[in-house]
Amino acid sequence: MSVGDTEKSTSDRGRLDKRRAIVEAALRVFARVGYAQASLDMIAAEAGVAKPTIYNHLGSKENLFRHVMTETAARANGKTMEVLESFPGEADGLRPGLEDVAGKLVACYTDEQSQAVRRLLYAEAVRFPDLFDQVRASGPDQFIEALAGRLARLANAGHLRIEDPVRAANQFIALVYEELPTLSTFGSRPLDSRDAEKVAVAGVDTFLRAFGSSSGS
Amino acid sequence: MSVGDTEKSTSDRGRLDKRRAIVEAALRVFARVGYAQASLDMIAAEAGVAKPTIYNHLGSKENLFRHVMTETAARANGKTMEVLESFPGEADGLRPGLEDVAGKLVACYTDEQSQAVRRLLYAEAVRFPDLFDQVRASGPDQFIEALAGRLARLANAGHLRIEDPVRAANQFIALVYEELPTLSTFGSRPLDSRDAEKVAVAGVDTFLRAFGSSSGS
DNA sequence: GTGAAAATGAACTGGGGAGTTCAATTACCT
DNA sequence: AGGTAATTGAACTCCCCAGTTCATTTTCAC
Repeated sequence: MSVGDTEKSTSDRGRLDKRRAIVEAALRVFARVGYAQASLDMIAAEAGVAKPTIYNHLGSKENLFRHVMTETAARANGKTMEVLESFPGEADGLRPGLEDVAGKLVACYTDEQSQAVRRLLYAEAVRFPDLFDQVRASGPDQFIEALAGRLARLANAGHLRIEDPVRAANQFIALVYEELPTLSTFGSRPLDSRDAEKVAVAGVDTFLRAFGSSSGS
Repeated sequence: MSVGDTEKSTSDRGRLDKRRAIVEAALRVFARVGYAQASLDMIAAEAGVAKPTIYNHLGSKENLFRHVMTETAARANGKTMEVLESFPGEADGLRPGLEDVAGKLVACYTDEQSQAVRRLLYAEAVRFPDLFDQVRASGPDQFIEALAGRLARLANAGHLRIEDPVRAANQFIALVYEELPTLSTFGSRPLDSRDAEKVAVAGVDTFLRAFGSSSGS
């Protein structure tokens, strides 16, 4: 009725990309309060959208959650895979190359949206076990395979001493991520980026102590 | 009214250890369906107890959850700390000693109750951040310190080459647990114990490749 | 046995959220 | 400008659950 009451009363009505706004807002709300505590009214308010619009676009709360998780995970996974393009292929600058990759991987891992998705997936693994599997198969599993391939290439060229590339890949990420989850209370607490960097460098150091040939140290 | 209707209608009424039954049942129910989905009626039924009895003993759902988490975590943590008593102190049999410890740690980590608590803590880290901190401070943090002490002793005696014992301890458990969380879908799926054993042995192998002195390999 | 303490079940309250409906409004297309 | 489809807000229904109450029954101590 009145003029200056609300901030967006009669402005952005049309269809536009309400859908994207809904999905983004839903991720923020889910990340903030969790799946069960999130109400569709919250999400609607956060998206600047009416509640029925959500149902028009995405049907149900469960469906909305699935869309949010798979979409965001796919985006985060794409960024992680891109990191491998700068993976060192030669012994020349192997250590700094690995440190660079490790740093970028930590950055991907600690990305706000990435952490939010991971935390939500773990939190709701009981309610949505299939979703957990789906995201992992299209994300981490593929990434480990790709990383194992890169490591195997280095090993074949004599720059690393590796028998089982998949295991080495798993150990690489285990060392690089190390205690990141606990450091950040599993993503619910901000993380000092310098701490993360130190952890990554130390992880690469240990990895090279274990798998490096003479030229790499 | 009738005689054979229910199975425990007029049997175990007295006080006994209803409280323990409640806590144990609550852990099972929470682990099965999560905090939000768990209703006090479910827990009461699982414990073979009336709903008001739960309130008599533990007050509220939140309070019950906190008790269940801290008690179970303390028990699991105690078992984990016990493992360190068999930690090798001499270079003699260092590798098998570490493999033994690693195997026992994996067993503790993959213990059903331990996994359930961890999963619930992660899942509810948003709702109960203080609980997360409390359990971690009284558990993993202490354990890492103790493990670092053991490693430092071995390093001092010249059996390992370690500069930063706390970091080495973190990396040891990172290597030993490796991808256990994802292997078991974060505890919501049973885990093949032979797989776990292989991961532990491989972790020790990599650890010794990185930190072992000549005598230990 | 007897009486106090604890447990029971069943019913009730209050709150909150998912999902739906609908008439009125608004934006986009031609 | 006119028509169609999407959006909106608000109210509404239905269901579930936390927490409480109370009269009744059971257990244990003495």
